[in-house]
Amino acid sequence: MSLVRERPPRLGATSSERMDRSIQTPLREKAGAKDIRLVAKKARVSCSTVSRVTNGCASVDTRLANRVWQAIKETGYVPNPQARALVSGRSRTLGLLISQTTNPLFPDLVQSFEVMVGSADSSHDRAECFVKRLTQRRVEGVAVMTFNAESRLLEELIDHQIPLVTIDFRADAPLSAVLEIDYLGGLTQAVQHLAALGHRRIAFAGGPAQCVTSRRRKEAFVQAIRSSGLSPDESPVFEGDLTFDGGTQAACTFLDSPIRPTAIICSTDMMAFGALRVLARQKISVPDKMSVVGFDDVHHAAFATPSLTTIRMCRDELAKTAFRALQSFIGAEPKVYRDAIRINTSLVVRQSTTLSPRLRVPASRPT
Amino acid sequence: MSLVRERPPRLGATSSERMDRSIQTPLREKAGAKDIRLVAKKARVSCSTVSRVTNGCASVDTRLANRVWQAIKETGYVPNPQARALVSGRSRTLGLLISQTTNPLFPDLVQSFEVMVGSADSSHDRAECFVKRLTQRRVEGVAVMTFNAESRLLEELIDHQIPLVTIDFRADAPLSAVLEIDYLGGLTQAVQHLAALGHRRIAFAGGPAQCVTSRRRKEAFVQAIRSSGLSPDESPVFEGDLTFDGGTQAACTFLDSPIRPTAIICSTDMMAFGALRVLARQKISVPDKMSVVGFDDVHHAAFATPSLTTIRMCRDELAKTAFRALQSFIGAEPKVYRDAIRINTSLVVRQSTTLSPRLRVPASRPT
DNA sequence: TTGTATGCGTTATCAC
DNA sequence: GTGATAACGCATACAA
Repeated sequence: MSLVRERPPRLGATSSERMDRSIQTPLREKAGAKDIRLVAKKARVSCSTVSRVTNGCASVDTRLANRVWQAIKETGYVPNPQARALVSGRSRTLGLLISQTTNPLFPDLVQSFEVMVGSADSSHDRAECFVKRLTQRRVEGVAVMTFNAESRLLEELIDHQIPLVTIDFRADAPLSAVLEIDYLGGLTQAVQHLAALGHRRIAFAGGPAQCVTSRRRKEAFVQAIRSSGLSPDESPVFEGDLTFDGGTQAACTFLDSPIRPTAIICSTDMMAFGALRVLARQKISVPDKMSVVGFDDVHHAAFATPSLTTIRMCRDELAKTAFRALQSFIGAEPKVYRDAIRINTSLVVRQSTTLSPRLRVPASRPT
Repeated sequence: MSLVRERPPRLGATSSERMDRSIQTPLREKAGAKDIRLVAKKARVSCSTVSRVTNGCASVDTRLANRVWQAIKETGYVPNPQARALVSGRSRTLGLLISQTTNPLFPDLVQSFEVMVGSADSSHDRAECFVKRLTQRRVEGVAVMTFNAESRLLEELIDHQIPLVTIDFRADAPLSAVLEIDYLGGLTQAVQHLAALGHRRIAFAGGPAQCVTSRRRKEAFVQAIRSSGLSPDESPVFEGDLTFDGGTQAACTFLDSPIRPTAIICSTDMMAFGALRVLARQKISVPDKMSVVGFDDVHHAAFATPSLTTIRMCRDELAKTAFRALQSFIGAEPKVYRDAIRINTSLVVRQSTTLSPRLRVPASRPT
């Protein structure tokens, strides 16, 4: 006995008084326990079997399984996620990092998984703090749904081998995937739409060059102009920021230029709203005197006046795809997913675009 | 021995082979464990002490505590929330139920608590499902931040004695609080603002009467009109729904009426956007020919053209207050909080309101 | 004040 | 296929 008592944790239980205590206290018989044991007792099986049933283990006798389900129904038993997480090491929780302007409600995606939401672009400190909490909570994956993600911010997640899905930008991590948005598709549609309406001078209000997303959108614009047979020389590009103010600045610049464009494509809907403001101030009616195209199709685009023709990047698809990718990562062996996942974009035509004024000058141009 | 082996769960451990196993496997020495034991060992104290330190228990010797903090720093130890939750029965998670149109990002509020977000008004089934998950996850409180909550939906939460904070509507539950929004304050400001600008006929675009919030807003409007010395008879009230379409319908109705109002106050910003659309279509310039006031101050209100004068209900304050209330509930004994918590509203003047046209007819009214 | 031992509710591992 | 039991990581009643 002395040998035994030297160290080990549980064997000391053989001492008599402890034995007594553990016998005198049934303990298990707590009032509204509703735990796995209660179900097991009611179904006359072991806890293991109940666990197997709730986890859909195939190798359970059908009759037993039925008994278990019955007992579960009777008791109203619901597995305790905390205990499950503790013993299995699986939190069944995903992280979601978004930028404030994005609508983060992707309830469809949260089926068997919960989601922790955090905003990125308010304060960097807070974002960092959020990332810390994500790892603490042992999330099984994080969807980084922001367009200005910094890889530095994600280091912590990468260190913990947490699967990552990013947009436009590849995280240097095993178990990560990129959603590569096909900006060219939507922008080509937009340019061709405008060209078909007779626009020749189409301006582009872009974002800061150091932002991957801005860069991509701008490059896609230039390419779309080329492939549509328009001249890049007649397609001025403004470089500001992606906000409302960026839009007002861009619009002012274009209006001040010697030869005004007849249409403006903006890098974001917010910029487009800024442009609309400036145009209204200067009594330049949209779309009659100037066509405006946005980008993102945010919720309000349809409700602005005039409603905004814009390039939709289906956030629903984006989110669904991101979370699908995360799910596929879970339990997978570390391996970089080389192929990016493509997300389409497409033009949504509303009221902010119409025929170029040039084609609508009434009598000046005889048939 | 036979007596012992008859039933009891753990005493069987005295049988030799098990002893052997448990001795041969130290188990505790796992690689990157980083658990409380590692810290305890490093600080040369017991797990209990570490636990006490991390939980800020006062009765710990300062020297020991320092050793523990030191060890925590060295090991990078972070308590496992799952285990903590399991043993303490506290999930440290709050629920947040919102309607889709609301911006749900309240990152400030989530300090030591996590938040599960769910949307209510898309599909009732989904909301119900979300509520179920909330109870499963054993959230310690739910902020029901939607204006169309049904008490039926909350039954499950109430049954589980989960603290609740609601808006405008009192849940029939112990441990619940109501945020009562002072609609009258903001609406009085709005009416007086318009009255001061010379408006006499002020219309109100309201929502469905069966919705508590719509009702309150309408009643507050009527009262504000009275207390401002205007005549309710000259203040037509339209009853539609709180959406964009509701706003267009209201505007059409008002424009068709024999004596048009010169200003419209809408029950929501979305309605106001709908009204703006109709007014633009009919070439009635806002604010010159018609002033428009919204309600809520949603994000886009400042970015619409013209920017929307609206009654702000500070969502930040709303959320902070709600979560503060929840925190105060936690651990409190069941007790109905009778006094509602007041939330102020206030007018934000922007570009969609100006002098009544009546006062601006140039020469018709000599000084 | 500090340490010991037990339990939280579940899954995983092994015998059977 | 099924059951007994250890382990998950922590907090806490109780003993010291």
